[in-house]
This record gives sequence, C-alpha cells and structure tokens, in this order.
Amino acid sequence: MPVICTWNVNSIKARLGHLEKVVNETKPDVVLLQELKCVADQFPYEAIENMGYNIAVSAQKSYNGVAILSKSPIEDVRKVLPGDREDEQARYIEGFTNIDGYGLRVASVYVPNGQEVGSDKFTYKLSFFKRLHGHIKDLLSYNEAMVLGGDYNVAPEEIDVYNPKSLDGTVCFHPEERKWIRTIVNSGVYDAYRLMHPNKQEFSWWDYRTSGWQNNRGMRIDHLLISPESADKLKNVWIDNKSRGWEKASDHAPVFLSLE
DNA sequence: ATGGTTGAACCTCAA
Repeated sequence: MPVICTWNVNSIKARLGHLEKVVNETKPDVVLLQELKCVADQFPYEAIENMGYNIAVSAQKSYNGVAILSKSPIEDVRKVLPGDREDEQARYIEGFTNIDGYGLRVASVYVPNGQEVGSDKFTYKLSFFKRLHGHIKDLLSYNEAMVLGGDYNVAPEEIDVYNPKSLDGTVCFHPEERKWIRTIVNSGVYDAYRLMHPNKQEFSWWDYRTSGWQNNRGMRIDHLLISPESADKLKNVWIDNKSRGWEKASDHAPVFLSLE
C-alpha cells in the first residue's frame, strides 16, 4: 500500500538518524521534508540515496529548505511559486513521480511562520498563501492525483489547537491565516487528515519553549492537501507523534497518508 | 510568565 509522509525535520543534518528510523519503520514511497537548514552541498544525498530514494532539493544557507524523496524518479521539478524570484527563500518544491505504477504530482511546502501578527514576516506569510493558492488552482486544472504536503504554519480549526480561546488571533491561529487555508481548501483540495478523522484532536507540532510536548500543548499545522483524484484513493491518515518524544527531537511529528 | 528551547551560524536570527 503506497505511503506518503510529510515532515518538518528542523535541520536534516541534525535529524538524519531520526529520518532513518522513521523510514525503516514505515517505508514510505514518498517523503516530503521541510526546514533542511543547510545549503545543497551539505545535504546528505548519499545517506538518503542509500535508503532507496531519488532526491529533489531546494535549499539555502541556515534557513528554510525543502526536499522531495521518492522511490521512483522525480520529473518536472519546480522550485518557485509564480511571483517568487529564483533567489528568494527555499520554501517550495514540486515534482512528478510514480507510486505503484501510477503518476502522482507531489509538493513539499514550507509556509513562512510569520513570527508575529502585524510584522513584515506576517505580511510575507499572507502573500505566500496568496501565491500558493494561485498555483494550487493551476495545478488542480491538470486533474491529476496530487499530494501537497508540508508545514503550512496554520491550524485550520479550533479543534486543531490546544487552547482556541487563548490562541485566537496569535500567529498560526489568526483569522486571516485560517481564512487562507479555507480558501485553498475551497478551491478543490482536501485536508487529508480531517477528511479521514472529522472529530479527532491530534497535533503535529509542540513548542520547544513552553514544554509543549510534556503538556501536550500543540497544534495541527502540518498538512497533506490532496486533489480529488487522490482523495478517491485515500485509505488512512495518521500522525506518528512518538518521534516527538525522542532525544533531540524535531518540534514537528511526521504526518502520513496511505492510498489504495 | 513579553519568558522559555532549539539549530545554524555568529557573537543573533528564525522558529
């Protein structure tokens, strides 16, 4: 059964051992990575090729960075959203690959965090959502099986955060951000987790700073957005939060989906 | 709690 994973690793070099553990256990056909935090030269190509993957990377020094790992070759790679310049932040990579004999378009998306509501970074976050939305509308016109995984840095609904009242209006749970994720979903993709689990509360990120993991104060901000063609084949979606409890963990847990 | 922790790189930034 084909499996696709998205994971914000918060440094691929610091998390290579954890990635190996996750891959050995779950054997995903495609892995979508965010926050590589290294230049392309430093990306551990050999170790990941030895795990059995083809690799497409968009990277920059210190920050951001996204990658697609696929058991099958990756073609038609795009590293910028329309409206981005080639030299801007490495937050998007898309490609066409194969999974169990059928074609699948995939993307790894790292939406800006936004830092603080009202800041320049927050404005940049909203403009990123706008560009992403425009591009997703274009992609949907291809009528392909498609999985757009990533750290979207927004919890869509009240059920997706540990305290909707206290967090309302703060970054990652601000009405304008939540409106963008609704607008994107309304253009024709599905939030695979919520499609599968309409009433379940699980998180994919827990803050390092406030002992978020120890107190389960988290948010569901990592999403797998899928086209109708993929929704028809969706079998299951799950968040593997045990890696969040490992020594030297990423602050995000990997999110998986399986297709029939 | 206007703090706290983490990673990369630099003596601070971004998350």
